[in-house]
Amino acid sequence: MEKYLQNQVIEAIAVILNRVKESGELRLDTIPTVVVEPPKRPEWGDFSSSVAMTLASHVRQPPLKVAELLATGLRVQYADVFVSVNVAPPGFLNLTLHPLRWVQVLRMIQDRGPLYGTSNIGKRKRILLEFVSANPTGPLHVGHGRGAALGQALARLLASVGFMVSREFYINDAGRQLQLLGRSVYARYREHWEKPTSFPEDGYHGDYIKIVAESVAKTHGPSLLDASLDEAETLCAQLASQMLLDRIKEDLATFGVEFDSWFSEKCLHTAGLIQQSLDELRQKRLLIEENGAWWFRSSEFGDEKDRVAQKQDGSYTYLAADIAYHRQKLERGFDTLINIWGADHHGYIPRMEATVQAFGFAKEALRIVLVQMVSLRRGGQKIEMSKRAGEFVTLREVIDEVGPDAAKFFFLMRRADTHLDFDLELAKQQSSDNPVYYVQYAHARLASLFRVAQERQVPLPTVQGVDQALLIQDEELGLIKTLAQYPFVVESSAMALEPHRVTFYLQELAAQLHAYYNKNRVLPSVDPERNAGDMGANIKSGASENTAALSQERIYESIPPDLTAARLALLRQVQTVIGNGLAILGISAPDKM
RNA sequence: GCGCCUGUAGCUCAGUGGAUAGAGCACUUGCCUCCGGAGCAAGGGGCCACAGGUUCAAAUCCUGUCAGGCGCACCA
Repeated sequence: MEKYLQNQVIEAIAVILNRVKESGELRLDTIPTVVVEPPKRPEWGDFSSSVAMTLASHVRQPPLKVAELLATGLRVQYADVFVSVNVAPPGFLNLTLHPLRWVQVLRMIQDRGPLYGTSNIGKRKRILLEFVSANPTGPLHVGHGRGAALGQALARLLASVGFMVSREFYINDAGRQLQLLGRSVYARYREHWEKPTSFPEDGYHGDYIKIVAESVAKTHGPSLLDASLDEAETLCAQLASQMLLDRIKEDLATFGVEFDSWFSEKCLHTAGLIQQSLDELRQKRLLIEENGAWWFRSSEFGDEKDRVAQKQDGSYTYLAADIAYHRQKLERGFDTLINIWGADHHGYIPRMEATVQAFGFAKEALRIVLVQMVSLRRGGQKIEMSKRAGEFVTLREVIDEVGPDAAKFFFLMRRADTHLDFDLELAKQQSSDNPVYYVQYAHARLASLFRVAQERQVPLPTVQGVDQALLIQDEELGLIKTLAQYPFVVESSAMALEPHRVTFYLQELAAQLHAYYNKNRVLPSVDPERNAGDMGANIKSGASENTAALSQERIYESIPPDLTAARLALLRQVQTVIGNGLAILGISAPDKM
């Protein structure tokens, strides 16, 4: 595969570094990793490197001198690559490529299409990405939505840089919460049959519990009233959790979030995996008895204190199940486990890191992404939610109101570890205020351009088939440079587990596209007289003040066929990249809106 | 009390140790006889919470202080 321009530049610098090392001009033990990036200001060149400054102290020479040494080498050996190699204080190496080099980028996008931006830096290592994992005790709320959007984007990101990603939903279908669900539903069930009942103090209060209870009443009639309390509640818990899980699956499907596996906590118990895991820890003396309870010695691995895994009464804590679950995940052969958790679970991290290490894996085998809370707003007004009273805005309601695309985009607009203000009013708006439409519109606008081109029988050329000189004028070059950055955005975004970088990139690219498109006509005018292109050629309305005749009526730019061809070829690649980026976020790239 | 996250423009937020800190919204002023105006151009707005330190170089790393959020169970 052809190398990215940026990497070609890095290699060139490395070659020169190697040469000055061999020649003894710089006393280097090893060649350092060369960092090259586009500078903040375009006038500084296409790429900048700070390598001379990081090197300066090692070789005991002033940075400017080191930079100058490298610059000289680059000028001589890579005269065909760079138009200019400059040194700027305090020691920056500023490089400008020969403009024609940039055409490579367009060719690569054209060749790779939807694969542009993918790579194999993940080396097919296996990742288990666990996210959402909501208790089947109620519908998904907005917070789960953020986790879901983040998870699916992360899965695509990691897959696109060459990891083998498996997406898993851990179902908490055992334990106290489920018991509470059963009791809550059974209480409502009794109310349905007008039997005396007291609603559990810490039970689930949401209206959906009544709906579930009604449904149980319908399918089972009054038969549960005769059963023992324990039996009835267990059955209610089972029926309710199944119904609620189905509902969760439905909501996720509507949201466009898929999983490869659904892992049931219950099966950890029934398969004896918890017992097994604890036995193994006991053997390693990492599980010890004290005051009748069994303690996991997580403090051995940096947790602030040890934690109970098996209670005095012999029952397991939630931690025990999680220990077994994580051991089981590691034993399935994954190289890395990634968990997406709500930020309120952060205190739990040291425990799980200890677990991973207790079973002989590196601490780094587990990466946890914390997701901060979402506050919903409606036109600036905060929507209060109370879990206690069962009043919270569900993910379903949000999707129904703003649509899955806008919801995903908004969830992915912010870094995961900052609070998110989600304005429903804004997300719903179909205007430039709404960043989702802004990006999607860029894609649709280009699709429309190509539709019209086809209607008018303007041929759609390949990058190779157009006059390259027309592709590399300032404005075009600006777009191309942004397109060239895309693979690096994907890569850094994936490695940092931060999909929001892609979101920002897309807004930037869309803005650049809109600006370009607004300024530059692509297709020739339909009116042949307008396109005659005599003296009025290339003069636009704004520049016509000095000519009385021209100020009266707008003069249209005439577009020669080769310019149309070049611009079409360029814009096709822009459309591809916008499409690829949206695909990673799991957002549709419409041809019409 | 201890721990984690966050303090950047009026608001919501970007900003992989690098050069003169950015975007959107809001506000002001302009731009459609043509490829989608769901668009574009221009303008004002900053002690990067504060104080020290590390470094050739700090919004970014370290320490402390202050402010906000969230956790600190033999709950899940």
